[in-house]
Amino acid sequence: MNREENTRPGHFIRNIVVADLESGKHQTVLTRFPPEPNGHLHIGHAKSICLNFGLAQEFGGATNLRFDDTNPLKENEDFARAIMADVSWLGFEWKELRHASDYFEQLYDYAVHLIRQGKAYVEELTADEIRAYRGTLTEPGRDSPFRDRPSGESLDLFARMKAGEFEDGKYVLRARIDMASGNINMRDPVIYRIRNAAHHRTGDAWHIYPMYDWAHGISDAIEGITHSLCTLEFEDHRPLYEWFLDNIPAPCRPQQIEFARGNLDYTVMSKRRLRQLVEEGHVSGWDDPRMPTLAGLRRRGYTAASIRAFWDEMGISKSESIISMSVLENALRNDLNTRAPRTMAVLEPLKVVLTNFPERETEWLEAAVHPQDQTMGTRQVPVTREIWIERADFMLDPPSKYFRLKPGGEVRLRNAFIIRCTGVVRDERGEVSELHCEFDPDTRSGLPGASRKVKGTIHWVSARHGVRAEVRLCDRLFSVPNPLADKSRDFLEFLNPHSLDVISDAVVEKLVADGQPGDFYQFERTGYFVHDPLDSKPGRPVLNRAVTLRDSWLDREQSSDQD
RNA sequence: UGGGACGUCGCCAAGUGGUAAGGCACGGGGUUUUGAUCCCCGCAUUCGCAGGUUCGAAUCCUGCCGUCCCAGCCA
Repeated sequence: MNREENTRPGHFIRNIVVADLESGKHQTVLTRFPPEPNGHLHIGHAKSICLNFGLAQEFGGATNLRFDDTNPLKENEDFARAIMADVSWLGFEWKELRHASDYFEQLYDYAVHLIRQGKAYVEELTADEIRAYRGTLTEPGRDSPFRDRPSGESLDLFARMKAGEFEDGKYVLRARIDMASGNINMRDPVIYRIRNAAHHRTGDAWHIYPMYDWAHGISDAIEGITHSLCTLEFEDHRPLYEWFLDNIPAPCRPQQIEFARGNLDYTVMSKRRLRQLVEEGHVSGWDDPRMPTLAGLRRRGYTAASIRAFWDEMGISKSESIISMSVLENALRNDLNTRAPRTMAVLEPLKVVLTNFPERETEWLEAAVHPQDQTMGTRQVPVTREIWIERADFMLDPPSKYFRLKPGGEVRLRNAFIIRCTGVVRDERGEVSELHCEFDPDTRSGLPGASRKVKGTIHWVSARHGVRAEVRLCDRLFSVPNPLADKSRDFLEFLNPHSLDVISDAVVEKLVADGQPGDFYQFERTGYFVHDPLDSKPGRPVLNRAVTLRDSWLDREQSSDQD
């Protein structure tokens, strides 16, 4: 049952877009998602993706995917490919695939224009000297001795920088703005630097590369972006963004609008930290299920729809937020609950012999694929004399509130019948190794006797038919004890070590009839709970856990379009 | 008196002068062959604080307080 969808209030960016459309400032909406291909996308990026693509979609507009590839030292094609795959997986289609590097020529020409206007100059102070001249947060900067270099001279030097005549760091091109500005970004920012390095797309064609501030706004203008959405830390750059567009013959005037990033509690979300986890081998890769990357979340069983719904529900604002993980988990449960085909599974098996069930016989029972959605049909579930149940669904000496199986007690086998425990077999060490139970044939699903109530209902699997599959159980994302530890220098020491132990291969018994490789499963569990080490409230059902099938199956899942 | 932003329930978040939406979390009750789902009910006399304007303020004014961002030839 979905609640009314159209009661969702707007956010300030949507309001701006609506106003621009109504006033006639724009006839359409064109946004862009501009990642730097220097790592994989994570759940935080998904917020930006959902905003940019979602907003354009809502108003019949479009979104470009643009790689901000202005720093050849950090970027590569593999990352670009991974990013494209992630955006597609999330369920969005870009109108055009662009690269800042597509505009290197135009960017260069605009820089020449700036120099001609006397609004840019070639600097030959060293990086350290530039820093010293820049002043501090509270003291104004001082003019560089090269600030008044004649434009002809700068033009010549700039051309030679481009031609590759100089080593890295020798010169830099600076915009000539205001060394006394309270906004440090306006103190003659560097817009080109020399980098004698091969670029993953332009090869060795260039020896100079534009800085972000120069490339970004102009790229927006070239593409005709109407609304350039970015995160809060770029607020200080907006005056610069506007200054650049004011001082070149820009084809149009995109508007930069900032919104707050979305953080998740206990979650490491900086690209730099995530790269460190990968490079130092703390995880198996960017798609390790403990990673908050889209690839990692996908492997944990998160659906694209749930991630979209999550950000949709969170909204857009300018206040820095740290969102409870429970909201993300709820979005997943919500999505899975409505459409996941149900199956039964046992992680830690305990054998049960149904002593009054015929040897060798197999009885096929009909079970609904989904308890609420009849249109999903039914499946056939085999029962035999020997079955597996979850070890935790039996207790020798349970507390009073225990609903499941105990000596002499009754419990319902889901989709089957009620059984009573008549005997407990122990091994040499005294541990329970097998249970003897009698089933009540009158309580089979569908028969009148089925209405008899017992407190618990548990999962089970026919020992003869069950499919043994490797499963990776991952308790939670790599986590840190407090939201800010992400920023700590020693954040590795704070990583929750428990998550390292939990990811282990376990055995799952799964019904053949249920096995649809590539499907998402809600592993139904009755009364089986896993304690979450960081969750103060034990007893939460396992539904929101990552239970993914072995890698080969998972791969098929990744290429499916069911999102 | 460096500049820029933000502060509405435990976590998000609407609200833009007319008397505090919604989601998550939490608590209580009902249905239930998943202790799930689903369904009811409850959950901010109050909007960082203090003054002021007004018939009326979370919304306007003034002053405080708190938090975040900026001194890359990163993005």
